[in-house]
Amino acid sequence: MSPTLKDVSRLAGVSTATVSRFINGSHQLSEGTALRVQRAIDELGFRPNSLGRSLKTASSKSIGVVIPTLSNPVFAEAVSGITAVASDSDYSIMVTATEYSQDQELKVVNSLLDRQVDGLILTVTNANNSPALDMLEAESVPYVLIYNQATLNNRPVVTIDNVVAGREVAFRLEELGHQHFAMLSGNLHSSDRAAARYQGFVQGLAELGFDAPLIQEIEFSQPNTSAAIRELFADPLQRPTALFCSNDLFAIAAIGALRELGLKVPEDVSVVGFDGITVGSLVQPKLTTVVQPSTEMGAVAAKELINTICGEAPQSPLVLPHKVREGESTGPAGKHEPVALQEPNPTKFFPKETL
Amino acid sequence: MSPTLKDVSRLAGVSTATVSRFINGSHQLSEGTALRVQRAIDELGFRPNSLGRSLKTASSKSIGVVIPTLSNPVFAEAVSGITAVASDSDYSIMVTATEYSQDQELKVVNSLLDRQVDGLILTVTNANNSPALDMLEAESVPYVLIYNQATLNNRPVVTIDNVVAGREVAFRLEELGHQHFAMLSGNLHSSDRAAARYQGFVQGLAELGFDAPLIQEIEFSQPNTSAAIRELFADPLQRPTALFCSNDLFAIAAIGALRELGLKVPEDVSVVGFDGITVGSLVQPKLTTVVQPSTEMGAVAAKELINTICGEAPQSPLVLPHKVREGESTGPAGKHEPVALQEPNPTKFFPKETL
DNA sequence: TTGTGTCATGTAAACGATTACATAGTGAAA
DNA sequence: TTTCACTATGTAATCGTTTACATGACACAA
Repeated sequence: MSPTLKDVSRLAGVSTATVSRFINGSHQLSEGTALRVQRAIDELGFRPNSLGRSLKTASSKSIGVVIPTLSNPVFAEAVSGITAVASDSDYSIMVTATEYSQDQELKVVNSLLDRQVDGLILTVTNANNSPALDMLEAESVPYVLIYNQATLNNRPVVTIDNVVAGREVAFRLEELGHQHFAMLSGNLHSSDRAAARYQGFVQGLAELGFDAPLIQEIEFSQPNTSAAIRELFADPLQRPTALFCSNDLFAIAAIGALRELGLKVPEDVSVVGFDGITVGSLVQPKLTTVVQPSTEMGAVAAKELINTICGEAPQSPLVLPHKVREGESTGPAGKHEPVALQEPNPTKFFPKETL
Repeated sequence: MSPTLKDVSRLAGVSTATVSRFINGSHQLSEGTALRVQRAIDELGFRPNSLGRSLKTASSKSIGVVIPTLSNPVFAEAVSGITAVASDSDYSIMVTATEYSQDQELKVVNSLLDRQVDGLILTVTNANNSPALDMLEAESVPYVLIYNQATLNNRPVVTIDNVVAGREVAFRLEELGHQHFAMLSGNLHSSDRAAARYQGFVQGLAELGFDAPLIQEIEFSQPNTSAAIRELFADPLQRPTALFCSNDLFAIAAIGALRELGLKVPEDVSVVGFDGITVGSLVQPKLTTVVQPSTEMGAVAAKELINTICGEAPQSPLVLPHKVREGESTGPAGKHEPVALQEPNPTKFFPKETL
């Protein structure tokens, strides 16, 4: 067994209280005692048991993180931001992924509460209707949402404005001369973000005088991107020239699927992603996308949460700025002449450099 | 304050022992008592405090995970595998990233031990020389390595054979007719995996009668891929036609950098990655790569660790199978006629007319 | 001298659970 | 009836800390 406070106190010839004071940096210790305690600690290799401490102080110094998945780097990035801030304040984090399932949300939140986390940072399916959040409210456990669309009921959240971003995408694509739009989105009811982005896109298009775009929803977990793309681009007379994807992973997959159909990006179809994950700017063509400040979002949320845990009033909702990063996957609308699908393209174009 | 066992026992009119027995599913309870206890629990919304339990049982039911970074999806995947197995056995995980720093390794391991994790799963810089591992051995805390190259001193590890894999890449490229090889690798002393892959590559090439390849090492955290690639492909007479990258992220970036130099993949240069991350098969061209069973690796490691925690003897080292996934980033060696490199940044060069 | 304030330290009661041991009640075997 | 085995439950110690309160020593002022 590892040595305890008691062992140390015995060896140093003092009481446990004195050792505890030493560990916690009380300056009410005589030099001699401090020295003896330090020696005893070193000799035994004593390491304070944080369970005992947490039990007594009723603070575990740990925070739970609940995200849809670690497979999407956008969430991994946020976790990095959280970790950085948390470990500065000596908090540990417990990460769990829900794979976009509401049942899982409730389960993991329960499990984290059992574990006595001091607070949670989470991205839920739908911030306006979430049993998990209701439970947190009921038990008045501090929490902060990230990524979720800022909600009506004023829940603490650090996010961007997905609706505005979606709208901007519409305007940007229209500027490039596009007139036929489509959206490839994760299940709208599995993600309030996706829904908000779609809503903004529709709204923007409406303002510009266009009908709602074609939309295909795919599963987050097992997305059948090829099928969805084939569906969207099936009708040669109504073929979109601009495709907005609800996240970068989908966008990258979509570009591949379009290529398989013999459609070139951006010559035949412009593609816009969402998130701004790192690989997006590594792939060819470089992805045009709406960049979220993921690391910052995580960091800010962690600060917010820790403040709340410490009893300060939360500042949120906090809306961070996003920006559109121009890549090579978008370009001016072509003449939109129907191209037969599946046909190999003999001529090779290089993507136009954006200025 | 949330209700405790005592509150429940009081409300149910029984002793705390009885409530505890009920919670832990002892079958020595009369039906009537069980019912009353259940009602009391429901009425109070009682949630057992796992700190108290852990303190008493000396088992926190949590495991620490230490990986270089969450930014590389390969590690995120492993974490998913770990999570799945862990939560099945009711373990929570605490994830920390070291950003490839040995100092950080020691720090986070210390912090996790303070937190009384029952064991750890980690990927360290160098499994043969790791203060963090030494500390774990010294305190005889159960742990399992993943990704790390199986070590001489027989540490518990679940991994693939990086040397063999590197060798296979050499053979595969030679089969395609390549004769000039290069390697783009993360800092060899920051990653025993990278070192092993390089070693295998060199070994394979030697067996085939080739000299050691050109190599450029880059930082994991702030990799300057473009510069490294420019360096490797600078000499028109010695220009490689085959490039092996120590991970997929580097490979994807390398393909972009090559393109900026006016070199086409796979026509001018074949590129092979390592890891088998999902995006690798989404990008264009699809990446040829050595696929590690990351999720499985995490899962197996978690099982191993939990077994060890439960007192069973570990099975490791365990070497899982890898496989080479043929993509579109490799092809037969071209005629290898020197192509003038394109200046990546056109604004730096004055047009010929002005010279 | 006595009183008072400060300082360094000790004593012991928590925190919320688990569990060895004790006990009382029951029914059946002797 | 006594005894025994069992079952259902209670009592109380314990896990490793923290911390309110108590204590004793000392210095200094009155």
